[in-house]
Amino acid sequence: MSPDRNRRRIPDATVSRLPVYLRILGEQRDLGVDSISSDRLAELGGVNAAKVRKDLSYLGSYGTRGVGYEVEYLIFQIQRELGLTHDWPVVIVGAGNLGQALAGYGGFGERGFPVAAIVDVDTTKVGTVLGGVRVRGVDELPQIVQSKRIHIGVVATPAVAAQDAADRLVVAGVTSILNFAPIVLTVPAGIEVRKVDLAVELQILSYYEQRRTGGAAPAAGARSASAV
Amino acid sequence: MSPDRNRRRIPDATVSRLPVYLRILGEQRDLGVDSISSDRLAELGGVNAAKVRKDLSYLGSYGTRGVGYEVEYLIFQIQRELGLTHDWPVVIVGAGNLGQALAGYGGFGERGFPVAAIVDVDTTKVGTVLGGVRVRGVDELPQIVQSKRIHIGVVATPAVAAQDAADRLVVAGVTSILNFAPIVLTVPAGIEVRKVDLAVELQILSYYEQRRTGGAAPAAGARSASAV
DNA sequence: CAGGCTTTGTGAACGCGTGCACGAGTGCCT
DNA sequence: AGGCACTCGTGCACGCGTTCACAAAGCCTG
Repeated sequence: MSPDRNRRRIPDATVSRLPVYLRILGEQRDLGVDSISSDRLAELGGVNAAKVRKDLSYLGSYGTRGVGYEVEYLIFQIQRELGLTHDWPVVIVGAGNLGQALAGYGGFGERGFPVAAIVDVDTTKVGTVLGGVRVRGVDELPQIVQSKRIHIGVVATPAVAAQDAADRLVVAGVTSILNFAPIVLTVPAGIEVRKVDLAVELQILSYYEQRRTGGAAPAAGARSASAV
Repeated sequence: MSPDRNRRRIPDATVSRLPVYLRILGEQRDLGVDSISSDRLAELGGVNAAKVRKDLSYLGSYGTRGVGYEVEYLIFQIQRELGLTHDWPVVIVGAGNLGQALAGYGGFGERGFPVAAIVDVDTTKVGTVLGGVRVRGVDELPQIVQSKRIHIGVVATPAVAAQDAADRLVVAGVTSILNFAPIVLTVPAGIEVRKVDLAVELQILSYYEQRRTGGAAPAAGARSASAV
């Protein structure tokens, strides 16, 4: 199923950093900066300068030796590579707490991912308006996806409903899914899934925290010395 | 003093998978399963069986050859390793859209991370109640963190306020931060930070989506064919 | 216009994580 | 009791990503 990797393949690790560079570049542009070095970009992005240069080199040689990178031009190149030269409307499945927050969160639209629709199985929620978008029934999903040419779906349902939501998205024609439900989704080959699990992040922090304190309970007291 | 509480160091990649195993094991226990093989666990977790065994081997030899792992016991061991044998109360900074959703999202408390408090700089929000927790002023942060022995803070503010929020958390005594704001936080050494950037996840999906379709626009028109 | 300064782009070494393959231990069945 | 089927634990090789180090390339100054 892997037709020859189109043109230059960009390593996954790099792909996940490009959005970070992009944001920083946008901020710098807004501050009036029109040229930036890999050193500075690395500093702002919290990474290594060599990594920045290598990452950017996958896009092509867009820097100028002795000077740095032209901010405006680099922004364009990263956007082009990430496919952000146009908007990607998304559909959110699940109008619960999280779905509402995502719909109301302006960050999506600002960054090129306008919330084109929200659907929910709960008919009592249908018709209500969240973040300027009316909630529609889950049955309308295929029609919504088709008519608005949506490629990306967001699963914001409870865990038990997530697989069903994903199945419906796939059937409707969505090919990329961002999953907030704490389960592993099963999807056909060719469908890209990314997962954001809030509790997992906290559990990872817990591990390092627990390691630091030697496993003593925080609330239960019993910590001997100072916490630092 | 034993600052070097090192014992076995567990690779970061493994640490980030342990919560996934933990969740699956919990589900299986609830289904009445009391023994599970690495193969089955791998299948449910969407990973390789060898990886499961290697991951679990960092905790110790808790499996039984020819049989598998005892679910209940393994749950206990993972919880112990992750420091989940007790609750970790968290404080959320920012009572905006995202902060509200996080407070209302039951998943935190269920998984051992009860929202002990929410604070906001906006005094008009102080006093309102979100998810059963009253919003308090950001000035009260040090007192809240101390009295409730909070180690973990969640930054759910807009980007411009995030660094300030993080600074306040650190001053108040928090040592781990989960950051939802789309910026790179600068914190003193020894403070653990994890970042969740929703837009970045979508941008990564955009990349793979764009590659798949060859860069064709979904809603808007066609791009010029001059790639490279 | 030459020489020095700066910064990119990249070859190469290194380290970590992954996946294979297999020995070792365990339980079951005959 | 002995053999067989099963599954864990892990040594090892491989590949990807990170980092270093330096040559190439552009700018600036005198």
